[in-house]
Amino acid sequence: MERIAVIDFETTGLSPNSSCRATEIAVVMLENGRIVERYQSLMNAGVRVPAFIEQLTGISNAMLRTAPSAERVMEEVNEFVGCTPLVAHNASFDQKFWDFELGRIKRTRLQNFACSLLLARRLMPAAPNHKLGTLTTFARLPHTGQAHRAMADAEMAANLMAHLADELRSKHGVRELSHDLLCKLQKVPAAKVSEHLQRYR
DNA sequence: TGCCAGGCCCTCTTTAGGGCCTT
Repeated sequence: MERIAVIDFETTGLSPNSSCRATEIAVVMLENGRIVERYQSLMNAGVRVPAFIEQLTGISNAMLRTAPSAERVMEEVNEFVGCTPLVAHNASFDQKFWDFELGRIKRTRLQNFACSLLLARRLMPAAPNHKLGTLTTFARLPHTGQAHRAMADAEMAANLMAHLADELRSKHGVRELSHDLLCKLQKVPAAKVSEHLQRYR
């Protein structure tokens, strides 16, 4: 599969607006199942981190006071990602924040997002649930650090993505794996996944 | 004042409701 960028945001809430913004971003570049490059930064968007979120992520208001501005970080990470296809766990969440934070620096996303949550629901139906941590344990993938920090979660999602790619090759006989295939597969009804994948054998 | 995410996915469904998943 071509190089893909696996992304994870920490934020102050669930949906971006004037008081709900990103606090940290991490991106890892995955090539042939291996992480080959990393970008990670806290980002100061000038909003207050609620106590609940400080507790959840460990990212405090004090930490963000000395962090680079959200604008500067987004310029850097947008340069780092370029037009590399994107992946995230529950991508609809990260896509909202990626598009919102990019929009604030007058940039537009050029590539699609694939979603490891939607793919795992189709390819790992026996998992107890499809939370990132549960899937990591279920598939016996390495622990990557403190959950709910951007780099640990991005690495977990990248390891999961590599595992899903292995499953597609070994269990479904897919020969040519591409980001485009993943984007199509994540929309196929679960019951029709095997039938859909026959065209890629 | 009152609002307070939203797309996916299952089912006791489709003229709907509610759990899952992300912070």
